[in-house]
Amino acid sequence: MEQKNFYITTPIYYPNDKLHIGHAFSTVMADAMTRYKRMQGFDTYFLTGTDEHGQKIERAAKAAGKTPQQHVDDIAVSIKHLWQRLLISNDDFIRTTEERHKKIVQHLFKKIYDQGDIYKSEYEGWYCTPCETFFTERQLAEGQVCPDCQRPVELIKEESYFFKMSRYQDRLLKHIEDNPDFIQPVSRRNEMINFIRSGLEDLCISRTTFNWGIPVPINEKHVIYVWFDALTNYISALGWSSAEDGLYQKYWPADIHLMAKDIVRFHAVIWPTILMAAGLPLPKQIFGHGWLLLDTGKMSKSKGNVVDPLQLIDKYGVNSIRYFLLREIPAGADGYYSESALVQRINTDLANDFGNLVSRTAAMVEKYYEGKIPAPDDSVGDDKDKALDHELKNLAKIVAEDTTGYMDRLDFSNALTSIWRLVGRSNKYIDETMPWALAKDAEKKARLGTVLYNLAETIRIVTVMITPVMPALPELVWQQLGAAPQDNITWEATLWGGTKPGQQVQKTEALFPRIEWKEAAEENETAENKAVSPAEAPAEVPPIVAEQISIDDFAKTDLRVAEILACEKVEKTDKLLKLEVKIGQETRTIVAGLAKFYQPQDLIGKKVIVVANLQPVKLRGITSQGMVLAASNGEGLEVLTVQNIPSGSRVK
RNA sequence: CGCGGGAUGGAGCAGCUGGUAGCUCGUCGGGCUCAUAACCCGAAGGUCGCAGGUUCAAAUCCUGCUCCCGCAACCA
Repeated sequence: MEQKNFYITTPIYYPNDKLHIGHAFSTVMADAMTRYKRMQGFDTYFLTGTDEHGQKIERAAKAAGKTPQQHVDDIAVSIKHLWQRLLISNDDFIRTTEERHKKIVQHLFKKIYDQGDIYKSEYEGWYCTPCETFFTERQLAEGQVCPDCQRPVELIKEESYFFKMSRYQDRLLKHIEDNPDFIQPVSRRNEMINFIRSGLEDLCISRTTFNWGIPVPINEKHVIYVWFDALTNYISALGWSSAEDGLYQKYWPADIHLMAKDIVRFHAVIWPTILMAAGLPLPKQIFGHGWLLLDTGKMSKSKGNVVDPLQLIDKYGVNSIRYFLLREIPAGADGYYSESALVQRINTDLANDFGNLVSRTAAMVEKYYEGKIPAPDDSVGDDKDKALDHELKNLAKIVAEDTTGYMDRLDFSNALTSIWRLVGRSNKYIDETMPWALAKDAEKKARLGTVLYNLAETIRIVTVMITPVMPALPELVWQQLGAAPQDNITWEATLWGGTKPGQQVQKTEALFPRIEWKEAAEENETAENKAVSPAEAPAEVPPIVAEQISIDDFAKTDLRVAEILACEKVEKTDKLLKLEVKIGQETRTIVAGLAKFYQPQDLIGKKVIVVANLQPVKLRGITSQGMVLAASNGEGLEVLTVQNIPSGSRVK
């Protein structure tokens, strides 16, 4: 039989911030999928890694007093460690600072350049001089300032290389339309079609303002910028275009690029067009899963609500964490994390339903059969007994089929729900057959044996099916059931009849002990969250820029007190307010992004500080002649005001 | 009128090719004793966002409205 291959990837993670449970989710999902495919006999290849270039890394390293390479080396170690703790079975871990990757990125660049899809032009962007960084308009922080250092930015031009992405717009659209499974789930697919229809622009793929990147092969002044570098990992790890391209030949195109929904766009637009330009086959599927949201909102460092996966593993165990992640997040949608939800899941599903099922079954085998699993005898028992047995076996079969279907679609949540139908049925089966009653009647001994065998067998099947999700579980269950440890459990083992009579059962401690967790603990948790609330989280305050400026530099900024005469919302925008302000005798119009924080009437009559000599800019067709100063921390925003000083006064 | 998704018992969700509203958790009552105060059974609890319309019949189709959430736009 022909060997079937399966290649799956996670995004490569940016090692600037600590990874949180959201990243863990992506990786665990890919791991479970890989393990499942492996059990089905696929020859699998599972890739993850880190994206280690860029300005932020360069700067973070500097702040830590290390070279960028030392910095990313250290972080890569910690990420690999996290994946080990999560039992991630990746085949390779690609780092974009590795020589093997750099060479291939350069080769790809050159290839596309030679072929005419890369050209040199000028990139226009917002530049923060102290940070030496370009930003797109969208990246800027509230109030037109640098998102990193909160200083004003200026619009300048830089020489850059561009990739002719626009040229592939129609081809890409056609590919997406012809291949319904290319982008999954459908909601993401529709979003992408929509986005592409609105028109693709060429993509800026080089920078001259920093050095921590892969040099452009034809121009050493430039380094290759973000996505072109990062996305290439999916083929560089396979050795594409190198002397050793065996993996590439075998596994490309990838079966699934798995990622969270926020970066689907880059994978569904940039990556395929790059591949088209290079004349390479496109991946078979881009799958954008939902986010793991916190009760308090989206996970973010500035909210101080990031959940550390390592702590959770220490506290609850890796099996439980993996189970929770894959059970709680529905197929395409977002899921919610809270410690109480986690504990509830562990207690009800794992401890009460499954753990307890194993426990009570093992106890009965020990008690009634000296620990040896009895041989079944289906000829014994009345019609009712036979109907019960048939229902149980039949459900085991149906559940295995359903589960297979769900797993194939990466729908772990429904796969696990389906498996738990069998767990539930088994618990009910015990009540219906009442083994303890059978045990009191010597004539019913054979029937008792059949019942216990059936229970051991459903436990075995359930265990096989949850192996991809909880890889460390089988060992523990086999130990209790007295089955020999197995390295290579196959999916075929979900068929009825694998348990061997005579196996020596050993009831040990509970597989999943119940966790005591009271409401009081919940209060503690919130208190803990409060302890790292934004105001007090020192890590969140951007570093003060080292470069000093002279008093003359500062004097260039003409800050004035301005009285707000009128204020209204700019239509069809979420954030813009149009202000009429009086600076001394002069009246001006200023457009400010304050609508999320202030109602128009709240501002009228206030005296605020404005930058009076800023170049005017058109926003939504309205010319804005200045900028209102405001303090913000990513969470809230407050406009600076004065009480008694008249409008027009200078501020310095 | 930028595009799309959603609004269903206390919570989270399914149902949406129209025909007595279902699942998980929680609550209450009962059963059982093999088991991790676990398991099994039963009950309470919903005018299916609002208003119209089509139909013998609408959570399910159509129209309008309100409110949420993504994407896009916007942030001087």
